[in-house]
Amino acid sequence: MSFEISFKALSDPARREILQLLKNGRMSAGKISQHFAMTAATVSYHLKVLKKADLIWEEKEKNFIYYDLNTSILEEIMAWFEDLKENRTNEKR
Amino acid sequence: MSFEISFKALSDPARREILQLLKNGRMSAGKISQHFAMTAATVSYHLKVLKKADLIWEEKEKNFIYYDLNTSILEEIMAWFEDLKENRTNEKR
DNA sequence: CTCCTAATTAGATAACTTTCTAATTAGGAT
DNA sequence: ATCCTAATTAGAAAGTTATCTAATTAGGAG
Repeated sequence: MSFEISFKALSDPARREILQLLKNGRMSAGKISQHFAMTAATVSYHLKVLKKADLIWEEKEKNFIYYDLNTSILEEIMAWFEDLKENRTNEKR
Repeated sequence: MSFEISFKALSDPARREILQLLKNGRMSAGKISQHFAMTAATVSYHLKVLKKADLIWEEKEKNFIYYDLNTSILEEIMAWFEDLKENRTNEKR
């Protein structure tokens, strides 16, 4: 896992919106595509970036590809924020 | 506050390192610069991006400019992650 | 085996980002 | 007033990213 790749992946609004779409369960690439004005090719590119960042994973089924959130990476990123905040909270010890 | 601008600001490793430097208190632009191989002008550019994202704020004092973390924005960003993770935890309700 | 549908990959282009050097601003000290 | 130090801004070059259209891959159905 690389913070560099994860944060870069999170920096695009379309990719964050994809993560939001997956909050309530897996969704096929085509269904995800329908939520956006951009082409399926562009959505596919964003899915690849999210996959490389381990923020999502895919399951192939028939000729569909389903994507789903990988919550364990979210935990690691949150820990980074916690650390930044915590040291600050203990400021006046 | 805009998630767009905050996440973009967080996507650069130098900028995340600046935030880490500020964990234990404010620091002048020059002192921050010393921690990096890049020029002061480049560091100044990164500070501007972080400031625009409200992740840091500045205090002018004599002819120094001190930067410090703005933890309230960190809270808001963490809430975004919490939301993403939470709906997933309740999956089997 | 041919056709359809789902999705990706390739290649090009435009837009945005990072970095540098050089110039500028501004406060304080002599 | 002049000079020094701290820091920023301007402008240019190089690198990276997002997007499109067109082509390709691959599974399933007839």
